Amino acid sequence: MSLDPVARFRRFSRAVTSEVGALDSSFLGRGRPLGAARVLNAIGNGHEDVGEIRAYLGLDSGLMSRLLRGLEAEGLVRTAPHPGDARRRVAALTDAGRAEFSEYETLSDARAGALLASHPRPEALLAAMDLVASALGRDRITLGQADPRGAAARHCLGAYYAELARRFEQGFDVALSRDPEAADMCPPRGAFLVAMSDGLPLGCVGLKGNGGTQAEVKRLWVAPSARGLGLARRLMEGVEEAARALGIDTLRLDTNSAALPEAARLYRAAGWTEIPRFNDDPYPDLFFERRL
Amino acid sequence: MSLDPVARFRRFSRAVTSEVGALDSSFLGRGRPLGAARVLNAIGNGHEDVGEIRAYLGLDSGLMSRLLRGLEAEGLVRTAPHPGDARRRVAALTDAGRAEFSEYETLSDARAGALLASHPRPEALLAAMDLVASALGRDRITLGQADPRGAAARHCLGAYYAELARRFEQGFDVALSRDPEAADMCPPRGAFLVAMSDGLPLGCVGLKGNGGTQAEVKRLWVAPSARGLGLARRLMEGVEEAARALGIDTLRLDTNSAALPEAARLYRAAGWTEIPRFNDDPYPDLFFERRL
DNA sequence: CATGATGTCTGACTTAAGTCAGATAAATCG
DNA sequence: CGATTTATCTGACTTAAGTCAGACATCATG
Repeated sequence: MSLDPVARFRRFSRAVTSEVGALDSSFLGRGRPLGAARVLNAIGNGHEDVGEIRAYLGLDSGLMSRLLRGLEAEGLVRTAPHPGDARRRVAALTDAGRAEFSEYETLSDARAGALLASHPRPEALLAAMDLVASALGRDRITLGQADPRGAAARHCLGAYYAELARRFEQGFDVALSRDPEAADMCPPRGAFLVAMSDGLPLGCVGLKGNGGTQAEVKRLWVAPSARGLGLARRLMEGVEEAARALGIDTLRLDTNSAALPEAARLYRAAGWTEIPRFNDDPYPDLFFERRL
Repeated sequence: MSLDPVARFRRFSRAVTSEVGALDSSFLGRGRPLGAARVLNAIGNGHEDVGEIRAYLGLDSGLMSRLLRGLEAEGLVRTAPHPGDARRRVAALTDAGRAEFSEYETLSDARAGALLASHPRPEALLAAMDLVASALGRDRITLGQADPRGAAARHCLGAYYAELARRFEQGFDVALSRDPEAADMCPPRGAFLVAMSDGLPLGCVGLKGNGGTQAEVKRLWVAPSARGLGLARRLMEGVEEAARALGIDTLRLDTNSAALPEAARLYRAAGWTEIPRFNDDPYPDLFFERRL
């Protein structure tokens, strides 16, 4: 009944190859070779360090240098030595460069917008794209500390609360749970980690400290499109490392066995030991501890 | 809460671009430029006519000619004049060419297999890929007559029956419905149309004739991943055209208002008029007619 | 059968992309 | 400090890809 998975994969490949090709040729419409356009877009997207851009685009250093020179000759880019390390260089867009960059943005936005607008279920299409992108880019997911009040963190936390509200039969009210103060999840007391993939937040975890050697792990969440890729485990390893760096030697956490069964399994598999209840929150019924 | 759709689209773009790039470079590992590899693969995938390959790959005639010559020099391809039109040429793989082609197949199968095997929900990933591929390739979906007993038709009909079984509360048994004989859905009595996208069947419709000027439309089905793209309408237009070509002037069909509400909407919108019951099948409760 | 259209081929180009071997300057480390 | 490593730059290449004009044979049509 179901068709050969590899045939389906191939069809997908062909479809996106020609889409990517179409986008590339629309980029060529601006009269600049693709290589140069890619560098310009990388800079516009916030990559500054020349070496970083090279790694991101996979370019040879000679080629990179020439492309940059061409963009400088066009007056779109300015380069300068890196403030802290004069071997390196950083690139920035000039006003003309920013204008040109936004033309490229307009081109790809128009493509994206047209495709999404013409689809009967844009949200389903986007969800499918997220899933595919996470599967393809799983080893390009990076973990980093972030401000728990920043945009990426707020997105994760919002999705986390929404999911809890769905999973708990009686709903979920942040106010009822002891919502950790943001300051307790920032250095030097604690930390907040966000997993990012190409600018999109895919997961988070918070470490709520009190200045002492004990801290609590809170708000572990992974985006539905990225589940099963081992991201929760990476986040937990990351938060343990952050705790060690802060001089913390004991971690605790709480969870709910019925609403979040996969979480309890993860903690047990990662070597956490169950302990008696240590708070009076209404939601959790399972409590864990781990010594570092 | 939900992130900028365009940012999500871009992330998808970047992920597949680098995946496509990785596949391309793995193809380069066989010591042949990509262009030549693409031509070899096109021939291996059943494209024979040189002009057709050129259109499929979007190549200039000069370039195409040179690439073919290179493959001939390698002993992988043999070309010959087209039997019916000596201006055209057809290309075929030699034994060595077939061996080389299957090496390429192995490479891309391995990539696809590794990705699917490493994913926690391969079926969900494939479904997402199907959805994206259909959305991207909507104007590359082609309609064509097919044998209702062939592989593509059987796949569609199997999915169709399975879906009916899910939608009808009491299930669905093909034997209870008047399953049209395959011969009635083949020329000269009738027709069977299949919508294909890059080798994958995405929808079908049957025209069951009896040798007279009246015929019945049966088995209209569209793959879930391709719904909303106007494919059902195209199939209905195609079946009407096929009917006209067979000298048929009146079409009838039956459907079920509760289990298949979108079908009834489609027929009404396409100008069909409701008529009294004309058979005693247990499943349908709505009957339509249309004069051509 | 003459005419124009079609499909392929050839040769002469251009451009983009990428490679490689140094040169240079700054940072790092013992 | 001197030796080594790192990051970028330059010049001299190669290769792939694509363009263009014209040649040639064949087909379709009046």
